[in-house]
Amino acid sequence: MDQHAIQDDLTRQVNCTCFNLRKATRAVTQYYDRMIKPSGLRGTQFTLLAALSEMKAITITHLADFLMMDRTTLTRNLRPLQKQGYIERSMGDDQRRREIRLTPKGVAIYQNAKPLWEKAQSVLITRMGEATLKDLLKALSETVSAVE
Amino acid sequence: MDQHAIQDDLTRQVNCTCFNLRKATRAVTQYYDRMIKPSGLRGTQFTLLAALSEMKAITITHLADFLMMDRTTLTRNLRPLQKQGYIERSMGDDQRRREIRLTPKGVAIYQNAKPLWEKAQSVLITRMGEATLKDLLKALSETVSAVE
DNA sequence: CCATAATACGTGAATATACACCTAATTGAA
DNA sequence: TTCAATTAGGTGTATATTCACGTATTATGG
Repeated sequence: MDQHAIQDDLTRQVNCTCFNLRKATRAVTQYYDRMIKPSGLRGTQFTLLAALSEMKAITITHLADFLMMDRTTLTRNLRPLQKQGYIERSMGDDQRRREIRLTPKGVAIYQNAKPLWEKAQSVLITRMGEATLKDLLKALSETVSAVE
Repeated sequence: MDQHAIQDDLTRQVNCTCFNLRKATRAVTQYYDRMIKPSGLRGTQFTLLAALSEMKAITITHLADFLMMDRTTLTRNLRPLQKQGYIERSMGDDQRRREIRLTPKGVAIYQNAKPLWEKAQSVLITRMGEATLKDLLKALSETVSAVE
């Protein structure tokens, strides 16, 4: 390959949707994790507790659908939360279903972490601007639609 | 909490930058992985080979800086590539440095996978539109700046 | 020259992700 | 009613990610 072809490769690679998304996600995840760390939670764990706090009880499959997450990923992400006693599982009427809900301890830590998440979110919005956030969410939504 | 507060929580949570970024990254990563799978590579592995194909030899730390990736993450991501014989490592002049470069086998699989990546990229751009891609990359860039 | 700081890198431990495959319970059609 | 298809869920295996910590090498100031 000559230099022009190499340069073309580099340019295209730098614009790779997957690479850029992963890069941004790494940076933003680290930011949220730092901000929420005093609560003892990860950003991803906060997301799960927040979702569960909006619902009485829900099955793994339904929660995975709601969060657009692979079911088996969710199963494993719930493990640390169960180990810490933040959630509990029980059989549903249908013996195939496992219902998940927050424990009082889980509600407490969620309430404890919420201000930290609020702060993380508001600081980020201040820094990037509301317009950019709006653009980002719109672009992300359209991107997800494009790969489905 | 009353119903209004719950609704507020849900609305804010749904707009969480971290959650939405992670969600989109999951979807896009799965898409690229599906498209590139015939080559035997993951999308992330293709990215590493592509970066290495642009350079003669590079240290772990420098490559991690270039890709804006944690150094220890990169160390571990390089392992499967080395196990497959796609890259090789050698001591630099400075005995602390380990230099990484593509092997001929690595060049070959990269060339083999490149059309698959090109296809994945072009199909995605067709579906989402060039304007949306441009918006996405701009928003991602501004977001990364905001958390640094 | 030598002690110390800085640099380069690896490992342990934990979470995050997902595909392929398996089991158990329920449903539904012959 | 019975048995095959569907549904709900877990496990094995592999990669991806990062923080805290440790080791080895080089650079540097006194």
